[in-house]
Parts: sequence; structure tokens; C-alpha cells
Amino acid sequence: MKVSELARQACVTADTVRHYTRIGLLSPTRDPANGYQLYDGDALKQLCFIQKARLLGFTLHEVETIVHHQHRGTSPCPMVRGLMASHLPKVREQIAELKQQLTRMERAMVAWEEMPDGEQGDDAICPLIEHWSDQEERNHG
Amino acid sequence: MKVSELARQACVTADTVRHYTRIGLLSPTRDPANGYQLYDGDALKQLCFIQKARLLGFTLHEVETIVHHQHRGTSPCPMVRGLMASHLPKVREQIAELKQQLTRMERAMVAWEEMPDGEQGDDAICPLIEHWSDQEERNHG
DNA sequence: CTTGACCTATGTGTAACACATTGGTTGTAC
DNA sequence: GTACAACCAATGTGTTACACATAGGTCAAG
Repeated sequence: MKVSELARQACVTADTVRHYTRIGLLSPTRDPANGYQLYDGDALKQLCFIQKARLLGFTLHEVETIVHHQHRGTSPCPMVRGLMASHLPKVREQIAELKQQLTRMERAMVAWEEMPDGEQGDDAICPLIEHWSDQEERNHG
Repeated sequence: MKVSELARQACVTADTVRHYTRIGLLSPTRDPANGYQLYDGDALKQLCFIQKARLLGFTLHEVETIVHHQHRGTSPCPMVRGLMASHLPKVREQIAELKQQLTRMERAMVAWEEMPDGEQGDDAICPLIEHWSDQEERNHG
């Protein structure tokens, strides 16, 4: 099968298939007639595996490591458990950071409601942004 | 002032200062003697402005646009309000997606507790990952 | 004048693709 | 058999905001 056919069967874009191929996660043969990449059923299985791993938060680099383990005959499972355990706190932290970011933005929007736009003569680049932390300190410091 | 001095005063890394300089957000002069970049007080003000904008969720590209507006004498404030309004739903969506991601990962960890590691003879690359969506469907589908 | 601490500019790497470019393939109407 | 259109391919580049690596310059103390 060619790139687009494989992509369709796995519900991903052709660019995704090409990307995985470029970094070595898929190893198609080449059609000697036209240089096209040709994939088989194993490639489809591998691609589906990658998609599941991505959904579980593994990076493509980690997927590569996992696949290597399997090729060398050693079970990747202990490592997979460890990776997942190390990912969890990172994701929780990302959520916490994004929530803080959202709070900052929402507070700024509220504060800006009663602020006028800057005028040409102003010293500031954009008073909304430049005076934001002042507001922040008064209201929440 | 040289790169590191400016960086210290603004509590950022020297690499950050160099990065902003490279993309044109800071415009230092050059010391003819050694080619070092030299910054003045205006650069410090501009750098602080950028940091505030970053905290409020603006990209460096948007900061560039904002600064351009001010150089052309037109108030960037209406655009700034618009940009912020367009950012808010994106951040909320990012949080929602990350929460879903976290849920998937936590459920997988729980399900894996009672699953054994894969063995060499197994057909699977990593049974933990490959059988994950089955579990998911049984428990939460 | 040499050592060492500190600094500089510039090039490259990061994550996971999407997009742009250029050109080949295939089916069909003529 | 060819001219056209719809579709497909490979490859190169762009994205974000820096961090890191490299190779070398500056400056004061000894």
C-alpha cells in the first residue's frame, strides 16, 4: 500500500505517515518503478500502536525506544510503566500552569473593561499591558 | 549595557535577550571595538514590556505586531483586546484537552496494575499499550 | 604574560507534524 | 494516442521560544 492508503486505514494524515517514516518509526520498501514508499500489514499494526501510545502521552522518541526493546527481545513493559509514572506529574503541572495562565488572562480582561485605549501621545507601548501588573498587585497582591 | 547586564536587570536569561534581538524585538547598537551588542534604557523598558505580554499569553509575533502599531502611531489597544479575547477560548480548550489526557493516563495506570508484563513470545510490541483501548471500552465506553 | 573567571556571537536542536513546491500517475474524453 | 483533470508522490521548509554547544574574546590578579 502507498502512503495515502495506509493513512486512510489508520485514520491519520499522509503527512503523519511520512513523518513517522522519516524518523524511522516506519520502514517501508520502495517501489523501484517510481520511488514510492510501500507499506504492508505490519506497518498498519505498528502505526496503530504508535497512535495508541501517543494517546497515552508517550513521545515518538519514547515509542522508538519501546520498539527497540521489543526488537531486542526484552520486554518494554517495566519501562513503559516507569515512563507513564514520570509523565503523570508533568501533565498535572502543565494543567496547573495553564490554569494560572487562564486566571491571569481573565483578570486582565476584567481590569481592562474599565480602562481606556492608549492615545498617540502616550509614553507607553500599550497601557493595557504595561499597567497590568499594577492592577494585579492592587486586586490580588 | 551588554547582553548579560540587560538580562540580569530584567530577570531573564542572556539567551532570551539574544533571541529577542535575533528576531528584531530588540535593536541594540554594536560596539565597533568587539562586535558586542549594546543596549540602552529603552531596551530594558521594551524587554519588560515583552515579559508582561508573554505572561498575558501573547506570542512574540503578536508582540512584534503590537510594537509596530505603536511605531506607526496607531493605538494597539483595540487589537490587544481582540487578541486576548481570541486567546481565552484556546487556553480553556487546552486545559480541557490536557485534563482528558490526564484522565486517560490515570485510567491506564489503574488498569495496568492488574496486568502482567509482556513476554518474549508475545505477538504484541507492548501489551500494556496495545490492550489499553480494550480496557478503556469495557470500563468507560 | 599567563591563568582563570567570565563573557560574546553564532549555529544548531527541540516536538510533531503541516504546508508549499515540484512533479509523477491514472482514468477518460476526444 | 493524446490532452486534460483529479489525484498522488517525495522532499524541503516553517512552526514556538528559547536552551545548548562551540569557538573564541575580555579583564583583572598574580
